[in-house]
Amino acid sequence: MEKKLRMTHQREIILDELRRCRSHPTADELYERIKKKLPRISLATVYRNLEILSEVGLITKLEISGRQKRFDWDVQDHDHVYCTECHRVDNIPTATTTCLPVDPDQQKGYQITGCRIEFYGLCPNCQKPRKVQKFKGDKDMACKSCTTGLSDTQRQVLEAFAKSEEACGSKDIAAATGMESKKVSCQITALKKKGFVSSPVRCKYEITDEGKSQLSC
Amino acid sequence: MEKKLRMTHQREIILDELRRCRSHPTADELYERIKKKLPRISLATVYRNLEILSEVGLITKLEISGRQKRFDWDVQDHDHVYCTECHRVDNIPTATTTCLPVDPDQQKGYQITGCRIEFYGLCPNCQKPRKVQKFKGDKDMACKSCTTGLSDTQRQVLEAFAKSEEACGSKDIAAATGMESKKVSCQITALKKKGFVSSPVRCKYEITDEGKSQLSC
DNA sequence: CCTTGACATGCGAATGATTATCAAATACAT
DNA sequence: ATGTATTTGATAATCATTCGCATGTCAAGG
Repeated sequence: MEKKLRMTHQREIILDELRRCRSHPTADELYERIKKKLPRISLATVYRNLEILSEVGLITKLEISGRQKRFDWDVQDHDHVYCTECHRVDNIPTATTTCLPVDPDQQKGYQITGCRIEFYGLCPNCQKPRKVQKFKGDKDMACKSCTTGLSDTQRQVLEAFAKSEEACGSKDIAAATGMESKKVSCQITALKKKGFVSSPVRCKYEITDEGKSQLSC
Repeated sequence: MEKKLRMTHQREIILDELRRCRSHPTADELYERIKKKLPRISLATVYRNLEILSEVGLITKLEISGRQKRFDWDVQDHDHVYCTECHRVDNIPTATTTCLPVDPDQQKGYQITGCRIEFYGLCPNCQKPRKVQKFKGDKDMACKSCTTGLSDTQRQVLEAFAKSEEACGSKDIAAATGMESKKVSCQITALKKKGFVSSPVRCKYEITDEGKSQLSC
């Protein structure tokens, strides 16, 4: 008793237009592009079809953190990063592709059908220090991160490294700062990239001179 | 130049009410409960304060997959499962707590500040077969899952196991079905719990007789 | 104890994203 | 070509959330 789908012109264009996007457009971004080819198309049609196409598995619907839905032509399994500032979304290759299975006895009775992993942070554009500006024009919470290029969390992690005599792992830092080890490891990666920590041994890190100089300002 | 917060009566009640919730209420669920104590409170006040409290880290804002925001008194790092049917949210202990750090050179320039892991599936209540009903009262897509208690994906995985001569791992099944290994491992866990597959060796699974009988109906 | 200014509140209206409704148009099997 | 189930476009409706603003409250200083 399957309801059969018809390949209408608009459905075809919608699918086609999404597929030629390298980004992850929202319904209305897509609508704007499609209007150029089909000026009479309705926004509702775009929504409807994106929904249908994702239901039948021709595209993927991304429901990222309470924001506008986005759509992805790529139905392969992959994870995403999004910018907390401008809400741009990108693909991100995860180091460990295998999922973290949950202890079966601990699933609270849920019949789990999937899992979503998403990273967040600042995209290249939004990292550019733009003076006193935080989220949505908040009064004047002067943010240290703007002056040093370090987020508060990163500073915290870096300070923990500074206190340590020898190279240590993310768990040690997590213990020292009271932060979640999940966040810590993300921060370390970022700090490493900026050259503020280095890794003398696999999985052990220490602060660099450059990192120390960051802390002194 | 910090903006100083006042602990007003309503803010106190809101915090208190959330803390005595073992669930993860939405703003308006909380509003309903709070109205009993403060009948004159405004919904906007609830929203405002939940936002502020989460900004200063006294509570956590959960932005789960495109739905209504939920709030959590527990600021410790932990992951969640949500029901795709009724949208209930629960805590879930993840087996591997360490995050999957991303290859630094592959971060696309993002300065990553965190990561969110969420599982989804059917909660105990929504697993009860309730005749022909899928999401949002969809016409009549008769769903096999209702008759057997297996989702289509689970059936697919189980069928792959049935075809295999010997015990195999989730990657083998992923390859055989073309599914994402992430999903496969979740399904296996569920199937194992139901007794349709068993694990003769760690990380290897095989179909049980009970599983075989499921496939024949 | 009265005034001031910074926060906060309550109300209703506004917004933004998404869905629902429904008559008219269209695709597709026959 | 024809019948009919599916789709469309236009518009209204919904839902969660936020905004504007007049009013209220608090803490500190005179």
